[in-house]
Amino acid sequence: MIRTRFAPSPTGFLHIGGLKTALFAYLFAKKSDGKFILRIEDTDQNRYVEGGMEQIIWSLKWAGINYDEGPDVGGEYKPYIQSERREIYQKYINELLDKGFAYRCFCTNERLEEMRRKQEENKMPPKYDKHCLSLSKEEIDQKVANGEKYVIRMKAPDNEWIKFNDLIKGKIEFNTKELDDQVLIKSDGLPTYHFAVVVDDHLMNISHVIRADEWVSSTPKHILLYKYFDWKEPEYAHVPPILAPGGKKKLSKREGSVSVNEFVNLGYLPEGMINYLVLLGWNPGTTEEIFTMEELIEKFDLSKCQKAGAVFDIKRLEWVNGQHIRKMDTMIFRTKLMDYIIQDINKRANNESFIKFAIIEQERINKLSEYKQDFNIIYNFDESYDGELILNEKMGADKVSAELAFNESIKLIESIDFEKLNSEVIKTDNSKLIELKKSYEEFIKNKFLDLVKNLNMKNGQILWPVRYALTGTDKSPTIFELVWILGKEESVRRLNIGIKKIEVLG
RNA sequence: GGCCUCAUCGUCUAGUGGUUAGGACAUAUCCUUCUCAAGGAUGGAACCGGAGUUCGAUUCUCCGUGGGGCUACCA
Repeated sequence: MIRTRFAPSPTGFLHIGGLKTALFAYLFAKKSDGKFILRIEDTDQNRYVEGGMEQIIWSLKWAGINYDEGPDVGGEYKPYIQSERREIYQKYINELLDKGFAYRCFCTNERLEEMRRKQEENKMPPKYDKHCLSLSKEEIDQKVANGEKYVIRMKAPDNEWIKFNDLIKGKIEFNTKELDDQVLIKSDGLPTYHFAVVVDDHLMNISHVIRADEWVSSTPKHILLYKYFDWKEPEYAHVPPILAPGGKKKLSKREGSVSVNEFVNLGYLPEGMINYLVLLGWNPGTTEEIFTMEELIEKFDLSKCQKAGAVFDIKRLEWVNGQHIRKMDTMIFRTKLMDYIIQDINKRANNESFIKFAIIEQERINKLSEYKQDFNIIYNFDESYDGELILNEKMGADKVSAELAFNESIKLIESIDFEKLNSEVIKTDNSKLIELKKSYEEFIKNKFLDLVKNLNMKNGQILWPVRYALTGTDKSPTIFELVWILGKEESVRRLNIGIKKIEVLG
């Protein structure tokens, strides 16, 4: 049974680099019908952030990465929060102490700092000098009895090669002489990452440790621990980081958005986010690029993962997200848009009108937050625009053509049976809404084009002034869409405003 | 500094001991057009450098260079 885990520290919002790592571990497990586990690594009391765990859980759920076991869902290997596993680590550190693979160290911070300072002076690598390794049993017992604080360190062998085969990076080897006598248990009695991760991964039966790239260097320590315990080592796969644009620095807060919830606020969809992230380091071996989570589970493969870090490119994210918006079911999109803009919904955006709005936006925007401009045009119309802009030399639209355009358009719009049109929108099945929209767009379009033709004018002479009067701006959906959604009364009202504006122009 | 590791268009990447080095985003141009998007078409754009192996290296080896990681009683 394949079992992978995501083991974040609850130090705040989930970073998209963390999401990427979680995703890779999730996809790998699910591909082989394995289990994916969430474990919270909160052994550092100093970095504890209130609500950090909830943030992580929320973000994973938003992304659609569902874990089979975890702090809030339980599981047969519980608890899944390391601070609740104190006694377990205590038991296993005693085993190491008994076997002689670990020892107590009573060195003070001052001594350690002094030691490192000297090492640096002499251009020596900073490593613990094993000062406390030579303590006799009596000395140790005496110090413990005196209540002296101590940590427990692992004993690193002198000159042994530790080799492992990383599923992404390939063969990696280290010599143990480079290894420090790593602290396993801190003076507060809690384990360090290195100890807790090995004990928990073993106890939780993790078969594949898929984690961030930064852990490569400490993997030999972990492997050593497995050897000391005589446990079976897991397979390892280290996922490359996401880098900030420009320089080859790791993506960080200074470079813009990094936390999952920021992307949620910007209106990216989980489908788009996941799809973009998986492409940052993995490819299917074909030219396909847009995938659902189900497809990813089927196709994902660690052997097709990139070894190097990938630069974050928001433009590409936007494109991927836009692709998902466009292929989404109209009703699902509408619901998502509605949820996103709930604070903006006003009484003008009634049900039938909002259905139309969502259909129009689905083919125009790349992320939910882009709804705003069109929304304001339609529901928060600003009458105070500059009337001069109705006229447009380039379009051939002058005062005469604009006046003609407005008067004729009003007649045209009044001839349309909007009641029938609107009732059909409500009645129509979601899957056919886009078709319906296209047919009405076509219908209204033909009326306007006929008008232009009959007046013997150019499109721009008539259509530019009308679109401008309808929107008060130079960027908007097409006139046909606007008339469709605004309806008779509002369209005519806006055209009349336009008439007043050009009347006063010289 | 030491150790580990990585390196193909601006970006994400495919690929091979001999290819016109492929795709996507971005960019440019064009089409569509009432504007902005969206959509369609086309173009420009890359094998980090130096040795070696070889008939031939982007590909294999070594050495540089550059990037990243680790070097904590943080994870």
